[in-house]
Amino acid sequence: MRLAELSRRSGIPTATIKYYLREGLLPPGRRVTATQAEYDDAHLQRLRLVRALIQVGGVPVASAREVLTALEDDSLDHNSRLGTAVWALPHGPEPSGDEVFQERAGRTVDALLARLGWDSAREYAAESPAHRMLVTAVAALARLGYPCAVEDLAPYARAGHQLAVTDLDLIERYDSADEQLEAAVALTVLYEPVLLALRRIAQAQESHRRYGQRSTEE
Amino acid sequence: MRLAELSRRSGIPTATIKYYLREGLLPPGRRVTATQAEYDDAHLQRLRLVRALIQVGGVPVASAREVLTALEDDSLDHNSRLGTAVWALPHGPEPSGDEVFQERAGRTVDALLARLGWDSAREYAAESPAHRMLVTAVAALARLGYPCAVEDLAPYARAGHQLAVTDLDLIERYDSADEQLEAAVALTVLYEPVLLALRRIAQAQESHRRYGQRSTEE
DNA sequence: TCCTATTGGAGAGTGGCACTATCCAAACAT
DNA sequence: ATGTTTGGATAGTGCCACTCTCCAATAGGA
Repeated sequence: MRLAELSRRSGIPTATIKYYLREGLLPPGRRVTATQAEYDDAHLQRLRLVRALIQVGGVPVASAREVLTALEDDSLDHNSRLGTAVWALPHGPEPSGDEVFQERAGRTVDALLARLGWDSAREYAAESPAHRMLVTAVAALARLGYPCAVEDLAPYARAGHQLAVTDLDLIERYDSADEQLEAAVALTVLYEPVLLALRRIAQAQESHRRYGQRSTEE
Repeated sequence: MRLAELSRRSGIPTATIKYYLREGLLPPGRRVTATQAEYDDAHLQRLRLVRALIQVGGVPVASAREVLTALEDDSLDHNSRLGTAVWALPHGPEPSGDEVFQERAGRTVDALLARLGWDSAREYAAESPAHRMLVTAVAALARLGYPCAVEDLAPYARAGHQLAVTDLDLIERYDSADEQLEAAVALTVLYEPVLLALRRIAQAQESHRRYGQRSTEE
C-alpha cells in the first residue's frame, strides 16, 4: 500500500507518518520507484504500536525510537533486546534537589530489595533506570514529610510483584520471539494507565465503602 | 521570610516561584509594604508539594492549579474537596481513533466493575476521568491486538484494590482534615512512579527467576 | 539624607517537543 | 499531453514550563 492508504487505514495524517519515518520510528517502505514506496501490514501494526506508545503510554518520540530500534537489533539476542528496550523506556526526571534525601532513599530502597529477596535486582540495580526512578520518587516523598520506610513501601512492592507475574504470564502466551518482544514492550507500557486508572477507581470505591455515601470521586 | 529566602530554602529559582505565584499554584504572601511580601513555612511546604507534583508526578501546571485550588475551597466540604481535587488530576489524552474499540472497551470495563462488585463506581463511572482513562487504554490495547478481556484485567483490578486499601490506610494516619487532603493528593500522585518502578524491577526479577541468568533488564 | 542594592510584579522571550504546512520534482492516470 | 498524486526535504506552528529583562518602590548603610 501507498503512504496515503497507510494513513487512511491507521487514521494518522500523512504528515505525521512522514515525521515518524524521518525519526526512525517506522522503517522505510520498499522503494518501488524513485518517488514511491510500498508499505505492508507490518508497517501498519508498527504504526499502531508507535501511536499507542506515544499517545496512550506517554513515551517521548526519542525514547520510542530507542525502544523500537532495540527490538529489531539483530546483533543482540532475545534477552538483550528486551533488556535494552525496557531500559530505554522513560524513567522520569533527573534526581533534583537535596542529595541527603536521595542518599537516604537509596538506602531505603536497597533495604527493601534485600527484605524481598530480590537479589538479582540488587546486583545491577544501582544503574537501572527503574531503580533510579524509584529512588527519586521515594526521595520526593521523604522531602515532603510522607512515610516511605521499608514497611510503607512493602505493600506496593508486593503489588508490583503480583503484577510482574501476571505480565510475564501474559507474555508467555506468545510463541514467537518477535511477538514476545513486542508484547513485552506494549504490555509494560500500556498496562500502566490501566493500572493507575484502576487504582483511582478502587480508591473511590474503597473510600465510599469506608466513609459512606459520599465517595472520594463522587 | 522574603521570596529570596523561600527560594534559597526550597532550592527553586525566584523566577520560577514568581511564575508559580502568577499561576496561582502558590498563595500570595502577606503584603508587608507595597513592594514586599512575607512568606511562611506553609508556603515552603506548598512549594515543595507543587514541585513534587509537577516534576516527580508529571502533573501539568494547569492541573496542579485546579487540584490545589480545590483543596482549599472553603465552599466545599471535606469529601467534595477531595473529589474535585482527584478529579482534576491528569487523565491522559482524549480518546482518539476508532469509536468501535472505544465502545467495546467501555462494555468490557463495565463488565469488569460489575464482576468486582464496584457498584458505587459504576454509578457515576461513565463521567469519571479515571474511568475514561481506563477505557482509552483498554481500547488502545484491543486495537493493537492484545488481550484485555475481563479476565485479563481482573488481576490488575485486584492489585489496584489492594493498593487503594493501602493508600487509604496511609491517609488515615493523619488526624486533621487538611493533612488528610494534602496526603491524599500527594500519595495518590507520588506513589504512582513508586509503583511503576517497582513493577519494572519485579518484572526483571521474575524474568531472571524464570529464565535464568540473563534477566529482563540485565 | 543621600545613594546603592534589593524586592516583587509584569510582560516578553527561550528552548524543547510533537507535530504540520509548504514546496518541489518525479511518476502516475487518463 | 497534462493534471494529479506521491514521497522527501525544510521550515513553521502551537503548546508548555519556565526564564529573562525591566521597573518603580522600598530597605539599609555611609
